Amino acid sequence: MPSIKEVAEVAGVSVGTVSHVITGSVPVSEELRLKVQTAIRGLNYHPNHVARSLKTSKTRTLGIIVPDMTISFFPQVIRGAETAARKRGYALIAVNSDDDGERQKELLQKELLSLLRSQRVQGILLVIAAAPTPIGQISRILDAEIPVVCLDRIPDRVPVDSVSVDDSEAAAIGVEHLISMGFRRIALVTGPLALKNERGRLQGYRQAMQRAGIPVEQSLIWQGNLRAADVAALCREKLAVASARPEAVFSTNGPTALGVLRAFRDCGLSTPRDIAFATFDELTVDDLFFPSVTTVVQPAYDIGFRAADLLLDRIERVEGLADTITIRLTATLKVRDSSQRPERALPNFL
Amino acid sequence: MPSIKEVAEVAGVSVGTVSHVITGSVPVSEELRLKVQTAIRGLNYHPNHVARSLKTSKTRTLGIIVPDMTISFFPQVIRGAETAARKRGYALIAVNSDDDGERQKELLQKELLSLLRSQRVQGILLVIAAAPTPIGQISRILDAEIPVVCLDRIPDRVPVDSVSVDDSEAAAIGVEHLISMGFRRIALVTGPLALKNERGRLQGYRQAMQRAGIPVEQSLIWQGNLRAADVAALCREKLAVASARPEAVFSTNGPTALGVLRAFRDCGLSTPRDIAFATFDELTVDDLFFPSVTTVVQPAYDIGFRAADLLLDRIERVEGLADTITIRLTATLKVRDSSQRPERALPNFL
DNA sequence: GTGAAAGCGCTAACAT
DNA sequence: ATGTTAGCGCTTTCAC
Repeated sequence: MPSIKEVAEVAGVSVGTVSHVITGSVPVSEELRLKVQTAIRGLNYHPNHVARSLKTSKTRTLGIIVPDMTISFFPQVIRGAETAARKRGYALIAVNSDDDGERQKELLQKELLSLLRSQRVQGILLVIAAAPTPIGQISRILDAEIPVVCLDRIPDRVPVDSVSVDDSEAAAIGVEHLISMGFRRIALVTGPLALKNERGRLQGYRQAMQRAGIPVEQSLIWQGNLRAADVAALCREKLAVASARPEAVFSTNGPTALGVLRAFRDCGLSTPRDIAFATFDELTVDDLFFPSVTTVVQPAYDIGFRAADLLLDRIERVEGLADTITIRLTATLKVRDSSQRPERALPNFL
Repeated sequence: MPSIKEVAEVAGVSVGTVSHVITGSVPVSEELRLKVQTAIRGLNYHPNHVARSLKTSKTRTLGIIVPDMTISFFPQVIRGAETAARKRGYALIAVNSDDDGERQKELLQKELLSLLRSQRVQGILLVIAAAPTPIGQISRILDAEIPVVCLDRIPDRVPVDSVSVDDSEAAAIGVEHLISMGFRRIALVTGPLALKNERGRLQGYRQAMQRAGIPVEQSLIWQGNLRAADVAALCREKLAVASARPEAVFSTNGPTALGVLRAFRDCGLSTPRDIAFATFDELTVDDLFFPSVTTVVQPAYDIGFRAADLLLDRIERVEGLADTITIRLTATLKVRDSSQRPERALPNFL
């Protein structure tokens, strides 16, 4: 690959001049600029970004760490971030933090951070792993003085920029929809309430119920975890007594939703004929359900876009930014079949 | 961020020695190595990959260009490629070639190539865009003497390494399944036969039918395109006459499948009660169908993994490789509801 | 086994 | 407006 030197030779100018026309930082006469541009095209010259980065100590590259980009939410986030980054002349390196079978999760996290550090990314978009010490991870990066924006999962007591959906509002949207469909005995199935997100969603449920004047029954709040099998077992138990059965169920995340649906099936319950259902978070391709499931969808692309934009503001030291910026976006309701009134249940396929 | 020089100072050795312990290319005494390692940890030093790349002109970075990573097939491919790359110490930059609304497709392609060239990626995994001149793109890269492996979509008359599914076999698997379910009048809905892949799948259909001794009726081969709406219109027309209606339909790609399913609905046909259905390629999250759709699934992760591995073989000049390597992987059948016998159609939901 | 030094390709400060 | 040059952080030859 040709270097700037060769371009200079071919154009009959100095390397400085070539650099000047490339960066545009210093004016160059029409005549020489033309010569240089011709030489560039003739040689099929592409500026060596590596050398430039070394010189300027600016790689114009961002990193994004997601648990698993085969989970449909994340590619959208990445795409949003990539678009925002490219708009401002930055590239994006995406890496998966979930174990691919070999490494310890903790170890892998460190490796990835180290990788991105070595690559000299100028900022990191981070979806913290559901690992033991997320706080440790983050403060380690913050220590390195490389800007970080957290998305989706927000660490509990670390002051860090973040972009995510408004959990409380999102859950409320879902529950309010169920209420508007005429259901009153609505059960909530949550993941571990140790997670901030989950607590937020629980709060949204409470608010929606209270706003509708429906008393919140503690017996209808079922705390599960993120493993579908466990949740299914929990729900089977709760659903066993027909008389105590809720009219509708709202679940606060994808894996939990799968557990609930499995329990419905195991109990011989059909949706929405026997029980209505809605959930926070889109389900994955691998689980094609019918009736289609009413879902509170996160604005994944926007989350990525806004996060990258904020990160770049930090990197480029945009003036007048608050110390810690927290962006909360609004989720959208996708009404599908599972939350319909029983009498409106589709009688046929497709 | 500390540099190798600071490490050397702290450790009381020369930068050369530090470099030697880092790369391991030159033996260093136990004593000094320990000192160096201590200094590295103490300073939280991370080797500057940018500088190393400049010196060695090896970035240990691969690029992958996919049309749109929010299409579920591609994240899996990328993940496979990332895993293979990381196993051999390489990083991966993924970029989307589909227009995000602003740029011309052709232009964007060039930009991306230019971007990756500037980043000095050592090899490119390429899913060619369904653009006018894929051949132009590729030969331009090949000219630059940077190794390329094509995946998924293989250009027609360019000698280039490639990894993809065996289209003919994949289609045959799907059609044979329908035959094994007892259907004989099986229609085929294809995308544009200008595409090599589509022609391969047509061939697979023919073979499967012939092997089963079923005469291929030209009137049951419906050539559509990649837009669901068009395909739906085509199929509505074909399905209008009940007497001429096939017992089953196989479609050769995702968008086409959506068109077919839409036509079924429009014609009041239920699957599998009125007509059986199977397709090549998994459908996306956004289209939650019931009955669930029998699908011939591509080994997406493996395609990515194998492609990256092959690319790295090229980059590292592994001996004894053929001039052009063509890897064809086998697809898998996922039998779901849409291809069942009518009498076995599920009578209830979920 | 260890260190000194050249140089990868570029930018930017400086000299002209 | 143009050219010259130091130096970004590292690897690697080559002395020692």
